Amino acid sequence: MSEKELIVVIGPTAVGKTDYSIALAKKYKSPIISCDSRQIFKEMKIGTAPPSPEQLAEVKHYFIFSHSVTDYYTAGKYEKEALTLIDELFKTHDTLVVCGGSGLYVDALCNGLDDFPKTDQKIREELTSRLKNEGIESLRAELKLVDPETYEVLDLANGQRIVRALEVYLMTGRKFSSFKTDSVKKRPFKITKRYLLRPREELYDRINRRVDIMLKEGLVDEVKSLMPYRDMPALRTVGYRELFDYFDHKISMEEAVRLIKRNSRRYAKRQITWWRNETPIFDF
RNA sequence: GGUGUGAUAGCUCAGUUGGUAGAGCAAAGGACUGAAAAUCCUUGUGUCCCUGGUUCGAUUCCAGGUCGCACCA
Repeated sequence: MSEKELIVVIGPTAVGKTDYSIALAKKYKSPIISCDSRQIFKEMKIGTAPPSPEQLAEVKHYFIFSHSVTDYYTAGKYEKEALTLIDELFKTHDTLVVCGGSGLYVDALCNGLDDFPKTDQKIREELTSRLKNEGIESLRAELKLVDPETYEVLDLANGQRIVRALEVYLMTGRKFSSFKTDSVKKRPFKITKRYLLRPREELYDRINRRVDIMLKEGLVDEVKSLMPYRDMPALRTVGYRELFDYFDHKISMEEAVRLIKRNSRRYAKRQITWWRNETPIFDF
């Protein structure tokens, strides 16, 4: 029996992962398992730069348009669902292609998350409103009291992290730190990463041009249709929030477009930081 | 051609009564365990147009040059 291999294509937004993955999938007669926290939503078809209808017809894709923005999707759910799918697909394939843009999701799939409890939306909402009303210092003090270990290592300027740590404690009565193991879960298949990268200037140019294309394809209408769901985590996304601000008359269309381009560039930069220890492939 | 005005960070500009300079925007680096396209932290990047002069010291003052802009011919 030959060893099963998962080829994980990673790289910043607009680098060209989609085209590369499709070529790879054809070569190995594999479907594509998407690992992207936003292309997963069926209501977001333009602003997330998913594969085109033609590409979707060419190669079977999983986790593209498979969930709804009305759901609270998470990295933990993805790890579980993707592993189940992969186990099933390896029964008929030796090589599978993953196309990943979300660093945390890629890590969840490849290395596994520790067994933290999944989020309780009610507790999260309470903590988030406390953060807003009482200020970060109040939550910080509480964390120091209930979980000094986490308090020592956490980024205490990051409200979202403090909320999460407290949320875990409130849900389980156990410290956030007690769930962390730093261990990597062993997967029953070989994992090979392909980190696609381009010179910064070229990448930024592709990002800027792609935003213009999205606008021509009807991004503004798409965002307008999603106004009812704007408070869902799925819609806290580059390309959508800026246009919500435009619809609120907070900024002009020109400014919204400028910010979408800038924020996409910054997103790409964060992805590059996430993968900075990977070996990049420039020639692909 | 003449007169005036400008030339400082990638861009737009401020400033230095002479002691090698700082805002905004853009950008760079980093963190990351169920919100992750999220969230958070750090950083000023410079032949102050060129060449002389004055001066202990010139990006700043003076002269000439170059380029831009405006007006007059």
